[in-house]
Amino acid sequence: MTIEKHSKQPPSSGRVRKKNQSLILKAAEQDFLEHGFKGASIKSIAERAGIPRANVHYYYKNKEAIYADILSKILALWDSSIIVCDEEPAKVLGDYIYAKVMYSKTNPEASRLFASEFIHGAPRLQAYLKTDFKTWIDEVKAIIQGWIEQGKMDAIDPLYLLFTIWGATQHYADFCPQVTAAMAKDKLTDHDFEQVAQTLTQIILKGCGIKK
Amino acid sequence: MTIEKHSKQPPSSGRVRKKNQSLILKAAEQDFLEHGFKGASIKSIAERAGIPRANVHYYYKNKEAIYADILSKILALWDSSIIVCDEEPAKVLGDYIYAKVMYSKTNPEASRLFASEFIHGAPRLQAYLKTDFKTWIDEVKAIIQGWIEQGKMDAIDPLYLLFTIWGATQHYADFCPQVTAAMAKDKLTDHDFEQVAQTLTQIILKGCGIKK
DNA sequence: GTTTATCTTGACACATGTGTCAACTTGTTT
DNA sequence: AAACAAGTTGACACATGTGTCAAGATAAAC
Repeated sequence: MTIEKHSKQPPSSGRVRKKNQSLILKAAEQDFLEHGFKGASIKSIAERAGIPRANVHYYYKNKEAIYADILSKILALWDSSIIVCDEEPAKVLGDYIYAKVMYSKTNPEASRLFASEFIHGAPRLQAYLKTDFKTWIDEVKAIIQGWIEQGKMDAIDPLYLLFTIWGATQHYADFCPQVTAAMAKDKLTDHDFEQVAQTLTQIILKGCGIKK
Repeated sequence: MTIEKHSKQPPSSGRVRKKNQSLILKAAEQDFLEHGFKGASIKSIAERAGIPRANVHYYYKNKEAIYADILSKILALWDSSIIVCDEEPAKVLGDYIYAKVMYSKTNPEASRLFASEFIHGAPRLQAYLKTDFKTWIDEVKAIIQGWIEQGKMDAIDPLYLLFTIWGATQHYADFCPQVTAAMAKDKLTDHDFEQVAQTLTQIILKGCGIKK
């Protein structure tokens, strides 16, 4: 996916530009989160951002362009939380789970937007899934497979392990209203998230037969 | 939430009625799944169902009414997969995980619609979350707490355990495009789902210190 | 301080979606 | 087969959303 700017896109410059684009993106993220891609409207985004609709069109050709810009920023962030090898499984997976839980805490909007995209069929992520994502997956699969062959953990399909970690961690961002209802709280505290990370790490490491 | 029918709602009768409502609901579910609540339109639903728009309005007052009907049916199904006590933890949790995985396989649309509702803030589920859901949660929490006190499993917060099971199982329905991309398949087979259930059960039971 | 690029905005033409109604057709009941 | 209930439909009035443009305001560069 390419980041499409308005056709009259200037070479560089911009301070006003930067400020306004940031206003638009923040407003748009909210609108996409509340109403989904199709349900969001430039009208509503402009109102949230506090600028006239025609001005939004000056910076972004259309809704697709705004969405692409937001999505590409989320993908960049997502990719950066990579498993590093050369360490023991307990350390690597523990760190990864911790990072994922903290991502749910710090970037719930990004997590939910990402989830929304998949739920609605991921029409805008096909390219990503077949390139960067697939490469990443294959690398990680090989690392985990290596651990199994070295007897460092039980024979568990690496993909199922990854899906379990993703599902369990993202749940706290994506299903937030359900989680808070179950816990009878308005909002999870920092301490809650630490507990989540610790509990999940415990279940998964022990469940995979990984010794600390 | 109440199921609102058209104001001229007849006492009973209906064969034509049943057939058409079913057509509308099926078409609407697809449209809601693709575009979210706000993004779906009665126009598009009518076209999918192959009937004129005015006819949809004859059966349902508006989009809200259609959505409420669909959601209430999903909630009824959801509630029915309940943990039964008086059994050993390994059996109860194993069965529950299996049921949840099979639900993701058999009713992916329902799972995704439910997820979509939470992601967009669950505006239409507040009542449910505070009543039926909360009651169910508190019962299950007590059962698991009991197991911990009897030394049948490790001391793990029952809620975190439930969230882990939900997140891990629903992931296969909600993030289907991501899962199939990672597995380099078009679609998961029955055998894949059996494997998922088995692996997940293994990880979670062992991870919670539950003996078979 | 004038010029030039950047930004702002109301207004217009068009597209999509909504809810209702009255006239009509089809089922159902007796 | 007559009578009434249920279902069907095109058309209308209205609401919301889109993309573009031309004229004017503001900022940047010289």
